[in-house]
Amino acid sequence: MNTELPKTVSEPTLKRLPLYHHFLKELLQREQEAVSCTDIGEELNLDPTQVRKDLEAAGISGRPRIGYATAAVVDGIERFLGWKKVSEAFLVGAGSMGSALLGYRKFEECGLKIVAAFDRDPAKVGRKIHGKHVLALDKLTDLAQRMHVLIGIITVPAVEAQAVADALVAGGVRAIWNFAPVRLRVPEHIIVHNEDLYCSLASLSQKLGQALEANPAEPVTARRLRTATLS
Amino acid sequence: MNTELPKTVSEPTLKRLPLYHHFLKELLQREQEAVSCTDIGEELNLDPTQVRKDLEAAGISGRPRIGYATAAVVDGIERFLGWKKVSEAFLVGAGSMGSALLGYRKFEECGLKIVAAFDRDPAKVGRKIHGKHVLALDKLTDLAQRMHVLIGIITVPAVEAQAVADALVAGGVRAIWNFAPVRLRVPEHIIVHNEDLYCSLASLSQKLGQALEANPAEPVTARRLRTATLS
DNA sequence: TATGTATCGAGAATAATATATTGATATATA
DNA sequence: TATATATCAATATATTATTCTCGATACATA
Ligand SMILES: NC(=O)c1ccc[n+]([C@@H]2O[C@H](COP(=O)([O-])OP(=O)(O)OC[C@H]3O[C@@H](n4cnc5c(N)ncnc54)[C@H](O)[C@@H]3O)[C@@H](O)[C@H]2O)c1
Ligand SMILES: NC(=O)c1ccc[n+]([C@@H]2O[C@H](COP(=O)([O-])OP(=O)(O)OC[C@H]3O[C@@H](n4cnc5c(N)ncnc54)[C@H](O)[C@@H]3O)[C@@H](O)[C@H]2O)c1
Repeated sequence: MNTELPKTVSEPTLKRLPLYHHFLKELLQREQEAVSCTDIGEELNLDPTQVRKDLEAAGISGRPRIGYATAAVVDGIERFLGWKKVSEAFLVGAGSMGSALLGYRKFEECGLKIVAAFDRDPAKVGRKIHGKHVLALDKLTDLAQRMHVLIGIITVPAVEAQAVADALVAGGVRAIWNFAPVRLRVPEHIIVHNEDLYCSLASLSQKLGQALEANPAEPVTARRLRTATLS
Repeated sequence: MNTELPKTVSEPTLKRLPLYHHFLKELLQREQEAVSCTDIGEELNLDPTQVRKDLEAAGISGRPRIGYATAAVVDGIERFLGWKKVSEAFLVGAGSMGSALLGYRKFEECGLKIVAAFDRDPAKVGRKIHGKHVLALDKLTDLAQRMHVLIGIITVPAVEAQAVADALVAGGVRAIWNFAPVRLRVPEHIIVHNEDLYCSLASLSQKLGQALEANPAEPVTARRLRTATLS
């Protein structure tokens, strides 16, 4: 197994790795100990070579004629993606989106533990949502510093997002997961991921529009199945 | 203005267009009637040529030395992305994620109108969430057919997602926006977009891990600002 | 033991995407 | 009117991502 990991891995690869992980966990439960790129590719509708390249990028190698050891791949992906060591996160904005995220278990499997929420609304402060305390906004920066929290999740209205980002950065947060439809301005070294749900919707509706134009009333009779492609 | 639109537009382009749209709407409010690719590129931290190419792909053209007419670009993007004609959608799974989406106004600006929600839980059926009726699951297929609803949004637990997708397809839905962490199997002609929040998280944590390894205690003093890059 | 085959691994070829270059054009200004 | 300049448009190049090719390897089977 190659322990020399390449410095940078492409974004598409990074987004496919969790997919492999998810599928392989299933296989593990079925006690399938080995798996080939072909298997994975067929399940996820991807080129086998692509799968192999992605695994290689994550520093995982297999054996000819055998394939990969399922458990080793699962382990390797988790290690590569940093899911082994749990990172603590603060969530700011305990509204409807924020509450949904607070209750989502899968994040913990991926090494993300939301330890507290913050909100400006006094009615929410002091309450618990999905077992997590909602704290007053003015404690954010100080607590982040003292607890060495490295990840901030922003689920406040768009106009508030920049101020929240500033507070998070002041608290020493190193990565921000932003759900507000705004481009944040942050120092160079801060990692920001924008989760623009409406941008994602954009491509859906554009494609739907085109499909409808090409074929306004597709019959429901076409029944050939395939696995849906990547987002 | 070029009315001959190219058949296919790249996914990255499709995801950048809403960003331009968002920025240009702001400019419109400030009554800035013209804008250059350079301006847009600076705001969003993108190459001006890239911006021009994207606008060209959407069938929008400008004038040398002047730039683009702000209103025309906004209009062009909306038309190209199919935001002008509103599409009706059903949401299935009125849990925490589903409720958040039901209450999100921005989707309507993008031509997506969620007209009803469906849930299996009798305690939820009959109630209203964010002004939208929650209906019984067994009405889904039939209603979708009769109302000619073309978009389905899936926010049920992973194990239920495939069954829901089948029901939506049977109801004549043409596009599915899937929030469950599963690859759906659907007929060829159905458009599926997977919104894998945890895959997105994966790349965030991987990058954070790398950044920490490279520089475990980055000083908070580095203050050079930049606009955050794309998701 | 010899042969066949499924698979990985490495590298080449292709395709997609992003960036750079150059020329054309419309406006401002001398 | 002539010149300078900012900008779009079209083309060319560079970069990145995906797919293909082929040789090496390990197991299965005759
Ligand atoms: N609801 C969705 O489906 C959805 C989808 C995509 C993106 N978003 C984005 O997520 C963000 C939140 O959306 P939502 O629907 O949860 O809104 P919401 O109104 O339900 O919640 C916002 C919460 O943030 C709190 N808040 C406001 N200003 C704050 C501040 N300065 N500091 C701390 N807390 C503050 C409010 O008290 C409220 O609890 C918005 O930017 C929205 O655009 C929402
Ligand atoms: N909560 C999050 O932050 C989050 C984030 C990303 C993805 N997701 C995914 O979204 C989905 C929903 O998550 P959630 O947190 O809202 O869960 P939830 O349990 O809050 O909601 C699920 C809802 O679906 C309903 N339901 C279950 N089976 C159904 C069926 N067959 N037909 C119709 N309704 C059915 C339930 O009654 C419930 O109301 C899950 O697949 C989850 O993985 C959630």
